[in-house]
Amino acid sequence: MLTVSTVNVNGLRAAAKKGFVEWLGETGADIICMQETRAEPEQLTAEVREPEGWHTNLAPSSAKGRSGVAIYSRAEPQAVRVGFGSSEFDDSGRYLEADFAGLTVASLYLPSGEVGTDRQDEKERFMKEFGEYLAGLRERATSQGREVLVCGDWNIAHQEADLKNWKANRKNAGFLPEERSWMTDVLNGGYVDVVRSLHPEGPGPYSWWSYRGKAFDNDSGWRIDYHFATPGLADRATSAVVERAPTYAERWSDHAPVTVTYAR
Amino acid sequence: MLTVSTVNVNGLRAAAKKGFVEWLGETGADIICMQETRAEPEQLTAEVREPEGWHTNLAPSSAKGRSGVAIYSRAEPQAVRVGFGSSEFDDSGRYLEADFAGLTVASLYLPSGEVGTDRQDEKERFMKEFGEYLAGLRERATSQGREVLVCGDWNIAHQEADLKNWKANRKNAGFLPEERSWMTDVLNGGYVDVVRSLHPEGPGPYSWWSYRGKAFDNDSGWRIDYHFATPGLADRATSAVVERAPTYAERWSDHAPVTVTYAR
DNA sequence: CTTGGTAGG
DNA sequence: CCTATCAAG
Repeated sequence: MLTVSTVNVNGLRAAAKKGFVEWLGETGADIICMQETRAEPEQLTAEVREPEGWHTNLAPSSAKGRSGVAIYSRAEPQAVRVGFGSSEFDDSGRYLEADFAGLTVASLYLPSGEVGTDRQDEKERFMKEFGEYLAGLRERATSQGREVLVCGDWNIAHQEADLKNWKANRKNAGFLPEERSWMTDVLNGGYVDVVRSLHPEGPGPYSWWSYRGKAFDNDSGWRIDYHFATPGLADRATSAVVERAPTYAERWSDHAPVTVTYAR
Repeated sequence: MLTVSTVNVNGLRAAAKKGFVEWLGETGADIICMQETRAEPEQLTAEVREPEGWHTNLAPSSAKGRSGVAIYSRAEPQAVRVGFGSSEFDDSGRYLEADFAGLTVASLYLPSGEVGTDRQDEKERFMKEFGEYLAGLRERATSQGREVLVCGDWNIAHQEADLKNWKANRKNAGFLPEERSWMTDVLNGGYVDVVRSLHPEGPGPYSWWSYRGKAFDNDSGWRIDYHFATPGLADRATSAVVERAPTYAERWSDHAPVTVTYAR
């Protein structure tokens, strides 16, 4: 059994003060993919930087306080790689890969974008480049008998069931037709949306609720945090849960951990 | 009887959330001079912007979130003037005057400075220009049978008794020889340091304690908030108190109100 | 250590 | 609404 969690922590330092440390102590996960750590390793306290029983690998952004991904694992990875071979994005704290026995796990933080801004252009450039990388990654892995699991915050809701208010969001970044069809292409290229595969019925489960307004209390969420796995691994998924906090006050991020257990 | 308080609120919005509103409701002051309001009037809630029973006059800085002075009074001022005729400083939220019957009250926020920086040069320019203004103000007022009271954060400790650790601060902004002698010149020009006059024995009473370290708990403070009054008014001062909060947690600013009662 | 602005989400 | 950086104090 292998349990993998992915969670956008929205600032690891802030999360640590609000309950992340307790969650880390109690989780049954073997591997945790984090996004938006928003910190240099040196800025973290020891209990977050080097928690007992964990191997930690962090890929901060070259822009201080922005983005940043990490992979924490109980077993030591055989290898770790930062970035996906992109001159534009490799130092932006958006992609980190770790190899374990027969399995490559990645932590992804796809740019969030906003229609009509430079950041949407950036998101599109990332999607194009990263989509090509994903295809190659799957091919190499498959030919080596290795499975691939790309976890993270993709900042795209794929289908209507993946966000509470899809009609109002058809022209908003995160649910644009071109973003959705890009994600369809990724899936058609040999990846499985593990949570949706185990829970074919929507709506949800959502993994992100805006801090604005009453989004959390109204469960006005989006499912933008995914496990995308090669089919051999996806077939071994036995359970998937979104660890939504019971109350607003108990949250330590605007995202909830998405946790999947895979049979060995 | 006329009671006048002066207090650097260190952000009126922050202070309002921490106890300023309660203090305003309980104070016996007739006039309050404030410094570092750090807000546009429109950014304030109604209970702070227009508290019942008060006439409020604010002089924000043209630089958002910086400086800003105000005068709140139970009686409506006969006239209010922003600035002291300085092209450099009049829109910087550092000086506001209000006329009452036979009395001009001013709220001053003198630049704070730091040795070896541009901001110390700015402080020195302000001191020079403002010192000349003060002399003229006193002359005009006296010739009209009017008293003057300049309250505020002068960002200078005058004498050794005016700060806890004067020896260590002889080369620091706020206790430099040139700043101290400038203040002596102001006093020799016809103003009285009212609190020191009522409390000739130091050390203290301090009116500011840094948020850094344990300054408040150790009473490692500075007396930099003053009532400078023309002699006729200073002679009528009957009591002076610094309203130091009982505990760190009860503070709503790093400064405490300096409150003086004047006989009629 | 604290405030408020600002960028980013 | 929340997390950061930054300038200022």
